[in-house]
Amino acid sequence: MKKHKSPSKEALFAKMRENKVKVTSQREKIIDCLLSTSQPQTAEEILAKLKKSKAPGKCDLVTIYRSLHQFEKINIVQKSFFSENSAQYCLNDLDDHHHHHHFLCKKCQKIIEVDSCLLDSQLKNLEKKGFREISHRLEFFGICPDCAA
Amino acid sequence: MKKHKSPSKEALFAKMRENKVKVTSQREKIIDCLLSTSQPQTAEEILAKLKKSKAPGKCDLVTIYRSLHQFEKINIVQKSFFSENSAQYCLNDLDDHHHHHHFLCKKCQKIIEVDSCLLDSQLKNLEKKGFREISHRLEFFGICPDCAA
DNA sequence: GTGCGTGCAAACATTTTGCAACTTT
DNA sequence: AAAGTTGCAAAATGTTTGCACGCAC
Repeated sequence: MKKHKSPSKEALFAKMRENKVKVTSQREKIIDCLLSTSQPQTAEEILAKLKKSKAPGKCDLVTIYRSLHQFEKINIVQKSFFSENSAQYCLNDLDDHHHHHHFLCKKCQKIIEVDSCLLDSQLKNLEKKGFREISHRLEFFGICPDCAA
Repeated sequence: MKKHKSPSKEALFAKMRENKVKVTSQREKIIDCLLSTSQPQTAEEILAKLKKSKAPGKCDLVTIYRSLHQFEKINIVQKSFFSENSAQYCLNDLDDHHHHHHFLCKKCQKIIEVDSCLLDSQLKNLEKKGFREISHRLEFFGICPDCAA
């Protein structure tokens, strides 16, 4: 399992400013929320957390969608599609651009990061066959070690 | 690249009856539609094709959703999530239960089947770590050999 | 001050549900 | 006849857009 090192808030802000994405109080709170867990979260979940926080301030669901979309464009968040109905978002490592993959436990619903380096050989294989600019989406489902025990 | 052998209509009907899923004229047409191409299709696309066919009969979009859902439950179709907004469906091989993976070309939008056996080592790895009943979803994006040439 | 960001309301798209009538087995 | 399926209308869900106001740079 890969240990996912959370980027620092300052590094994230720097990347935002670099890309002319403004740092607002709402966006800071969204980022806090993303930093607070390694679990990918839906826009609704983020909203719920913000509302429960000490200083909720004002933040609309729409703002969350728009911010996440911006964050995704500048590559600081990753969108995934575990729950079939709604997209989930989590922070990307800033340094290595390898996005990570997840494992969703059917029992405890926990989401666990998975080291995906074994896919590299498959990607090389596709390259050899003439495919180019390959990206991918990989998600696992099943029962996690804790629940299996 | 794996050659995907289409199951026969009769085999599909048999599996449906086996599972108490009734064979109706609407469902036969939906299956014809799925058989007509190896490309995963959305419910809307299937509806459009049905309406254009020689003997359109009557079939509502709702019926297509419901049928696909049934088909998915008895494992004769596979749901995928290439287009971020809507699910796409395609027939499964009936014999080997290995579902297949796809590659979506960013240029020509063609969807190509990909042999996924290289993932097996990763799955074994997860098994070793205590994960159980693992299933997965894997999709590739990029430029296909034809377009790259 | 400019341009990007925000909240609100409303639109949109996809998928699901309730129900009475109808078909397959 | 029983069980499952259909069409229609309506609802639910997740996400996007338009617009006037507001804030970061």
